[in-house]
Amino acid sequence: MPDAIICGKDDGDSLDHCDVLVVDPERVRAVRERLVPAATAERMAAVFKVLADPSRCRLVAAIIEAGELCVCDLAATVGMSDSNVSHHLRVLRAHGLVRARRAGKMVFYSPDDAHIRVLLDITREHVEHGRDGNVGEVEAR
Amino acid sequence: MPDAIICGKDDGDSLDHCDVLVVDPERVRAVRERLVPAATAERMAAVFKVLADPSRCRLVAAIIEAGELCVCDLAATVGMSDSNVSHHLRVLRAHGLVRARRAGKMVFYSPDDAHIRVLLDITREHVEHGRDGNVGEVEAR
DNA sequence: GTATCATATGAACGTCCGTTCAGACGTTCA
DNA sequence: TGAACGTCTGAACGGACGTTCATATGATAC
Repeated sequence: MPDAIICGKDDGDSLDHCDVLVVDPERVRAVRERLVPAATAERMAAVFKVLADPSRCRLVAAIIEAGELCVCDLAATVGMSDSNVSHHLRVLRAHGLVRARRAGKMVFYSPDDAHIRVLLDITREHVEHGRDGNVGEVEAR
Repeated sequence: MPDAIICGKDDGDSLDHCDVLVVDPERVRAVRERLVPAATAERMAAVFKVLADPSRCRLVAAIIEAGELCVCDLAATVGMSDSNVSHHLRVLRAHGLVRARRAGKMVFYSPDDAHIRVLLDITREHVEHGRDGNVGEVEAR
């Protein structure tokens, strides 16, 4: 998709057709320049999406906690089927969150990125003694 | 869903029916005790899910960058429709990431949590000069 | 070789979610 | 009051995603 078009020059009194109603065009331009690029945001969202699943959160946490764990033990730890765990591990590995080491017929997984541990820690602290808010409904005020 | 059942006592030579094949039951038990609870993982995943969208990532980043911004200026900044931005802001507000302040007929949004800024910073650094990995395909090795 | 185990893969189902469109709500100004 | 504006809401469409089941691959033991 094209990268957002602002047609209104400065003060928007000419509202013929393709205009975007802007209150403070000055600030908008300033923020847009310093804003994270769309491509970067896409990759950031991709990382968050990997962790946006309770099963994968626990899997990563378990791997970090254990240092190294095979698939079946991971499945037993988090209480999932081996197949399901394998699917998730594939995603985690594809995004460089975990690493795989083969030993005989079993495969051991270990953490592959220091950043992830920090992300999990901060978020855990956030949801534990931060007011995480009512997920279900909005207090629209 | 029930919280994962491990039926095999210790050494698993009795594989009659409901057993979970475990290689190292000792370690599994140890990790399970220290592992993040399922409920906590669910809330963590919920936070990640909020950020697991490029549009919301940019919206939050823009709000942090600007300090405070109204809906239409936000829409112009990230290049989205006002309606779409409003939908996303509803989600962000419901999870306590941003706060709303009404001024006349327009509503200004500002960041509402210090943790989020850290999450964004770490993740941005991660995807920028960290090897973010090939998202599309897995190097199955 | 066959059998068994550990892991990986593919298809299929149901569900969730982001976007768009049309319209409603609330506020300001004449 | 009525119009114009900023924002919000609801329905609906299309696509992405997590789980399950069945099956395939790869490796070890007999």
